[in-house]
Amino acid sequence: MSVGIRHDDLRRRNRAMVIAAVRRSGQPSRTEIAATTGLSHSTISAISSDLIGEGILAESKPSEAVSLKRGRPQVGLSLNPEAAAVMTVVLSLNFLSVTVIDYAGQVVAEEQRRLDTLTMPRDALIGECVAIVRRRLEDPDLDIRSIARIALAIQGITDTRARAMLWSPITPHTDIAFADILEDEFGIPATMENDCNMMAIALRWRDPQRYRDDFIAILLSHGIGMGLVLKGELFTGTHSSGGEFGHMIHRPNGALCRCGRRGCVEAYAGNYAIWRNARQLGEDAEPVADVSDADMRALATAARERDGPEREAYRKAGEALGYGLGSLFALIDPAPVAMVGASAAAFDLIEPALREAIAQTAGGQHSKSISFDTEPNELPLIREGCAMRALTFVDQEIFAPGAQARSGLVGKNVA
Amino acid sequence: MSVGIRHDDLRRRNRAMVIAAVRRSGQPSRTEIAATTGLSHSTISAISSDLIGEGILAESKPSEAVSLKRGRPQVGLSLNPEAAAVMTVVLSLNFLSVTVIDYAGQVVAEEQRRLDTLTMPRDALIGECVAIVRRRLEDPDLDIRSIARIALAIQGITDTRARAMLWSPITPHTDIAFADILEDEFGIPATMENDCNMMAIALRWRDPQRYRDDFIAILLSHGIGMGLVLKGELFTGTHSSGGEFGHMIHRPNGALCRCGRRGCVEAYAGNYAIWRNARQLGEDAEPVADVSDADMRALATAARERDGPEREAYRKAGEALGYGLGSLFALIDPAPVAMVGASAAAFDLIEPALREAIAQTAGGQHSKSISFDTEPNELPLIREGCAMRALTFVDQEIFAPGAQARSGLVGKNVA
DNA sequence: CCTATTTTTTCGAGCCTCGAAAAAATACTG
DNA sequence: CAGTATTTTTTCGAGGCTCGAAAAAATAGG
Repeated sequence: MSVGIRHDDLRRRNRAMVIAAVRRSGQPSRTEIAATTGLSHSTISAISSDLIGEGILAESKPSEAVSLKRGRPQVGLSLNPEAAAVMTVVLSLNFLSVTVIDYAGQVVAEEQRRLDTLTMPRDALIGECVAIVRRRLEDPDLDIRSIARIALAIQGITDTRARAMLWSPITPHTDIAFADILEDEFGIPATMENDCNMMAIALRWRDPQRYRDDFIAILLSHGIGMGLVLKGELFTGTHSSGGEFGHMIHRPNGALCRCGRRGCVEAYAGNYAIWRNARQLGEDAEPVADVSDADMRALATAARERDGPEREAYRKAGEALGYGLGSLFALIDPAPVAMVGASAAAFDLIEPALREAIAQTAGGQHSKSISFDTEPNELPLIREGCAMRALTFVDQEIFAPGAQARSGLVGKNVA
Repeated sequence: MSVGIRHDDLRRRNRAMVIAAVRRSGQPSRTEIAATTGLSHSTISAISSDLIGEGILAESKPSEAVSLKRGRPQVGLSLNPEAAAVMTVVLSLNFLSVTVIDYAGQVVAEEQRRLDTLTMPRDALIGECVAIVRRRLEDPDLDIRSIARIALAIQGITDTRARAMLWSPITPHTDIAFADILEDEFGIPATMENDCNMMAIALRWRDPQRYRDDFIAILLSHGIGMGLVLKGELFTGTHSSGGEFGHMIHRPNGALCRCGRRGCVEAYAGNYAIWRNARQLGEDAEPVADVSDADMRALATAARERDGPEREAYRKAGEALGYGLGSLFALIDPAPVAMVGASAAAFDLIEPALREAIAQTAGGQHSKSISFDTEPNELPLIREGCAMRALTFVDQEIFAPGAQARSGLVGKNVA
């Protein structure tokens, strides 16, 4: 149900807005914040004075470039790095990675670890995650008072409430409530996010010009994942993390997918599918558990050298991705696409067939204008996304607290 | 950019909330409104007193059922029918329909007209629309002071700003800015909406229990359209009205679609496609311009009687819809579906293959629990949706006016 | 008629934002 | 180097809004 706006919500929201403005712009002056938020100078002055007093913001020296102007120089506001810290935990195939980030977004500690996620028992997997977090928390070098929030990311499906992993390709176990487990263990609020959603968030922070209101991040890896931002908001499914682009149907009753079904986009474009086609094993061949990056690089090299099954395999991948994107674009209209992950390095092999396929679809009306970026390294992106997600939680829920839970459909209405 | 909340926004929003509460609930008392909005009794009292004074709301007799209780009886608040009026204009194949609706949502006048939309010149089509609106506005019987808003709906693609029809199957002409044309002609704010989106809005008003936050309305007609509500909000494309479900790709390089491309869902499930398959004309046969409802009924009858090409045609339609829905559900998670339009009357022929297909997809994991409603008559639904859309515009922009244009991403943030 | 109960209104207090004016801090000018 | 112009930031009073508490209103039951 819709919920009214109470008087005390006002300050809370405007506080959050000021913090957000500082996080976005680096070192905005009070005047700049007033301009971007539309609030009066007096209000910004009062709020920022509060925030500085609470140790959330700090004044920094005016930027030299501006000091050429006449008049009282602007005073930059910046985030106080010591105001809080957050932790990111990224769990991917055979790899666990943790970072500690200060309030200004700088990495202050990290730890990484190889594990055999595919064969580990459930308890061991959970235990490793808890242990690595504990080691970081107990690190005496860490002068950060306390971690305010933990953001986990994992490949696979998470629930809408960001509490649990429901299913993941990196482990046979399902329904692990990582967020609850870490919260119970350490008493620190935690969320469990989908890796591709974090990629999308990171892209937006990295390049807000390009990745503004509507864009798509596609992970080309062993499987195919997607993070989608529409109208400035992360798009998630209604029950789960959503956006299972890799399991849209490319060809009914087509190639065997890792998910057990047939004809999914992933069954043509995932690493195992490219591998299977390049080795001419047939579309019914059981997907292999993992293909090493080196093997994939060799495949790409072979495909670039001669017109053989390798090249055809990449062509098929491009076709599947193109038709999938075409169907997606039919629903949401075209948007910039970032191709992330090891196979993005082979995007030159994928792109021609992809563009040809997309041009055959309703969404591909302006296929020439659709642009693709590539970013072969997904892990840093996922980490950054987790960090920003955790930090904005702190911004909103800890430093601008209030009846957050009440925020229903304020201002939203279907008709 | 994010925008702060100013002090005067507060009252405006809470006013809008009270009006919305009354529109939803029929005759809520002040106490009920206070409960649903979370605002204090004093605030609700002050706001409703204003609204009554302005003639927007009116007090109505307390409902008898409640008067058995002790204590001061509740006074119901209702919308004052004379506060304003709106007009709906629905343009469909060979048919133009206009209604006038009072502020409480009751139809007070209507007019309908057959036209040959497929062959009419551009100017004639626009002229007919302007003329029918003018006749209604000049009707001396109409004691409504003035029409506050016009909502148009048309089959096809409209732009995101709801100003123009970009493309429609009912006419060869494109890019007609109906909203601007009517605004210029009559000085009344107008919007141009997609018909399926209006269906979705109407379903939500008709049955808020069932069609609450996430659901899908699919128009089974000559073409295939979709209206999608996600997280309580109408989903629209980023550039156009969006949700071109009918042009998701079912089979790459498959049957010829009315849009000129190949393999779209519509090329299997639209009336012309069912007709083409039932007549065994082949998938490359040029789509016919129109199939009469009588012909479609005959086809359905034949399909129910014997296992022939007619039954197979419906089976193929079901398969295409099932795989399409499956791909859609992969992106957004399953949701209730309403099948609307003449062919919804033949949904018994479509459903088995649809369910079988959807079960093959990632989105169909819980395919048994996905439920379908059918509603053969789309026109009343589209009209209702237009009416509610226009009325809520009046609620928000005329009766709770303010710096509406400023509302940026208030409270929204990607991370 | 009086009391209990429930709804609605009234009233003062407390915040919040705003605009205008003042204060602060710098560059330019002669 | 003092005075002036310019720009940023703070201060201060005014006006508005919501809230809680108390009062008023309206009814049923005894």
